[in-house]
Amino acid sequence: MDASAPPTQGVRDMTADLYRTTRPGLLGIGNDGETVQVAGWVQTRRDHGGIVFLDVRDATGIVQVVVDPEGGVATEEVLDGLRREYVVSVLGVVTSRGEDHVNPDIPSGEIEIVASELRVLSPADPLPFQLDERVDVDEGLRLQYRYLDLRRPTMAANLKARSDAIRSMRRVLDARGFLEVETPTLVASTPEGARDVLVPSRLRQGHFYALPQSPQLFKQLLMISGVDRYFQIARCYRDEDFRADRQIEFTQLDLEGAFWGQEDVLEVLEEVAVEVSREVRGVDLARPFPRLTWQEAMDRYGTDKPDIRFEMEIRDLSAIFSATEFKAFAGVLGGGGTVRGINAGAKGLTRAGLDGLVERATSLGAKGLVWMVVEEDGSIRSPVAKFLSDTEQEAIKGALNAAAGDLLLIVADQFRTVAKVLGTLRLDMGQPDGHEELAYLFVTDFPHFEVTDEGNYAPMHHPFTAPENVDDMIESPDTAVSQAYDVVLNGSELGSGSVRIHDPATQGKVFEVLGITAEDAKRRFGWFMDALRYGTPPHAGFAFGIDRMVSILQGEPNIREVIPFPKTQTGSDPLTGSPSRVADAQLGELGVIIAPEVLAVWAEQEDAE
RNA sequence: GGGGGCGUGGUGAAGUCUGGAGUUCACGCCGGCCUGUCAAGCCGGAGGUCGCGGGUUCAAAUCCCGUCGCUCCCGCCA
Repeated sequence: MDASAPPTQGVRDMTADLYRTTRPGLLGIGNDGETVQVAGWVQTRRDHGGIVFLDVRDATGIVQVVVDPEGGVATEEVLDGLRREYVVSVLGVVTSRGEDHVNPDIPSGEIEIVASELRVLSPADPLPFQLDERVDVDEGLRLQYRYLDLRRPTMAANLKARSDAIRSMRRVLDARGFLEVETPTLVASTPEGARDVLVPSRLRQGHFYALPQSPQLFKQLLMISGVDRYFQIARCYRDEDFRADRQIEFTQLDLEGAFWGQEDVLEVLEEVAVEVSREVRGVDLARPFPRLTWQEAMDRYGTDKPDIRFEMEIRDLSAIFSATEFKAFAGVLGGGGTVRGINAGAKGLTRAGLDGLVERATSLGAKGLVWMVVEEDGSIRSPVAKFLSDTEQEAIKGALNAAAGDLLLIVADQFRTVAKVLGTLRLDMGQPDGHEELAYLFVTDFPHFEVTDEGNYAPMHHPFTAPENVDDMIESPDTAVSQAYDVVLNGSELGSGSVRIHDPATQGKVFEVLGITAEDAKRRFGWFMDALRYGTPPHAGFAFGIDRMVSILQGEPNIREVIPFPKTQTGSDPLTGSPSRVADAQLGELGVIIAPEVLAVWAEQEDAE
């Protein structure tokens, strides 16, 4: 039965192979008088002893069905047994409710179906939790019965939003002549980056596939293959610890274009973001999106993914303390550090609340946090006030634009620490709760490398990112800038991209800076280096995190709400029981044995049970 | 690897700090009444290993230790 089929006139008897002629959500006052058949779930039953009302729900909506005993159609046995979530098919006449009985809360509220026949297609046990929105059910239970959870209107809406988002992505890219190409999900492991999800090979025992962290190298190969513009809705896998916005598997809109530079990519990204936001949220976003360089973002917001829906910007106060008597600040400045602060506004925090902020700052890596409260008379109340001259106090208030009641938070440390601490405190103190407003932002000019704990250089984006300037990159890797960029929405990194290296010599030099020997590079990426040698067009691209984007557009606090069947924080699926142990025979075929210490743990657990 | 929060009839919460009878509230479930409801209403009823294990105590949902599960964060996430 197809949703667009018109209501069939003159149906008189239900037949076993006909479930419906129309849908609850399609019915309105215009259908008054039509004989229709609908099928769906019994959402509620309001039994008045004689007359019974049923709300019948399907994916399109809800319609009220009236069963009147005078009608004499549904047997008492059938009606008595009807419970929530039974699946039924109802034959009846669409009837105007009359003004007194209209329900304005549902689209079909002006009409109801007066049932002449009712058939139970499938009974339902009492549910393990209620489907209405009045309680927050434990998420483990929701995941165990996800098929019930997804019946809830918000979850159904999230599924639809995700579908709508992906459809508009396809529409935009299709209109621009992109080719949708699939790349393998069983690929070679690359030890760079995140931990790989590994899959043992049966035909080559002791060898492993990896699931792709992204289709990065394949899409670059497609550029070399002559594909002009590529995209893919790509499932990606990274085996790192879970967060509200991170799952072991996630979905990206992956795209790449030949003969492209940064501006070409950003233009398409903007169009995609605008169209998706229009489709899902019905908003028209202002273009162009704001842009910040990485350095500006770090200076003003303390993070490379600033939430620019609110101000509370970080100010550099170092100059104020250039000759300070306050030893803590003087020491930091003498050691090449910086002193910066934010004005958190009038918070009215208690002493305990302020102490909590200090604790928070310390846990983020700061050696301390200086708080100041501006009193009504303009004086500063702070544990360190006595160490600061009047001039310094006045200068602080000036720099932070402080008014009476304002709470000022100041951190002195190396730049990265100051940025992290103040950036986080800024979010703690000011970030809006929901996602009513959408603030997209491009962050550009990322550093090419970051220094690892071991003192080596690691790529900030990935090793195939083109440097702004090759000589700079080689001579001063600490400060070299890359042609990488991010899209940020409301303080979340939606995705990142870059102009790629298309010249094997440059690629080799990047590997050199990364400390990858020519021999190593050849062994690990030789096949890719070879490909670069056969005529590679300059190219650039990007990857959008679809889960994050849809979750923010839907105002959801985590991406699990927009993933139909997500994993828990410990990587398990309560519904199917994955990951699970497998039979010894399966392991044998793969040449895999379970380590003795793991077997020992299993034995202990079994004893405990 | 580390830190925080949560775990109480089917569901959600209160009770835990300050130990004293499985107590309470809302929803659901079962039964009854009820012919115009809109998450119907009214009356009645059933339903519990207080996640699990150990300890302290005359006495543990409550205090202590361990453990499991869920969750948020730091680390990690090219």
